Amino acid sequence: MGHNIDVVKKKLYDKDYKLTPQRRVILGVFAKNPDKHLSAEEVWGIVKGTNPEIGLATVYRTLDLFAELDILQKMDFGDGRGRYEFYESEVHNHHHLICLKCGYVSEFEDDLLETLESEIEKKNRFQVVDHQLKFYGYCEKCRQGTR
Amino acid sequence: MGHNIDVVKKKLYDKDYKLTPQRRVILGVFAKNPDKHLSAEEVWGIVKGTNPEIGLATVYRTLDLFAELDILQKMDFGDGRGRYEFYESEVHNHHHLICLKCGYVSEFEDDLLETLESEIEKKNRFQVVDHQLKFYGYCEKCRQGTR
DNA sequence: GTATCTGCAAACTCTTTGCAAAAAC
DNA sequence: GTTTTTGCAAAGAGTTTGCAGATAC
Repeated sequence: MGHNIDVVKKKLYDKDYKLTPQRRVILGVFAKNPDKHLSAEEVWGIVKGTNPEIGLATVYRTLDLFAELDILQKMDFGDGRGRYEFYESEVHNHHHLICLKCGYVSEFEDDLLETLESEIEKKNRFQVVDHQLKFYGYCEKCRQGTR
Repeated sequence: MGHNIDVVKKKLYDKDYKLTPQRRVILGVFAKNPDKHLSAEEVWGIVKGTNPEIGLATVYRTLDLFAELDILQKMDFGDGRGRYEFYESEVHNHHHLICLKCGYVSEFEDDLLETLESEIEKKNRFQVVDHQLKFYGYCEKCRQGTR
């Protein structure tokens, strides 16, 4: 997996950051919600259940830090807020399906884009380091009118 | 092409919207900047050259309206502001290369994703209506240190 | 003429920042 | 002890909204 507590600790300590209780709690939120794409406000909402003293600014700062250290990956689904999930080095082959009705985000795997990247590097003289692929449409529940 | 003035007029009038001078001017900005991906503030900056009386709120409202009518397409490159370009029905096969250093956005064409979409519909029971593909990396100028 | 549209300023949402107190090592 | 981190409140960026006056048809 790559995102257990010791790996996180190492990533932090390597750059002289500390593993504070707040950071531990925020990390726990993602561990307990592995398939969600949480915004700062959502993380804060969950955190406040057990730790009401933690401030929203701390959540923002922690998410920023974790993204910088490749512990989390920041994403943008065009709804005006940043969203986060555990960083996966295989994120290249992990894309998002975004429901236009209920906003639910699911994932799917594919490695089709590898070939496309090398083509771009040649044709467009552009060095690709990452990509993002999103599909917009309607999830099963919304198509059935259940959501 | 599909985005000449008469087509725009029809799209507006069909829904009882008017083609006001302000809307005409904003449309003109896109006509004169066909390969750019302008933000509201950027459009306003250009508009103010000839029409300093036009307010930023009008620009926002017009861009919103044009996006709703498929005259423009709203995009999000993750820099915290909406960006717009002429809507193309072939937008499906038109993707973006975003330079991580200078922010320059270029485009490239590809229709590889058609097959992927039908695969998703089957595998994930998700009805795809649109997609967005972005590649992040370094443009030629930034790789040479010219930018 | 009347419904739509505009410009302005104020409000709103999400995010960042300054600062003094608290905590980590 | 010193440096990092936190919580709070205030500031910031981008966008939206309410409203009275102006404009398109």
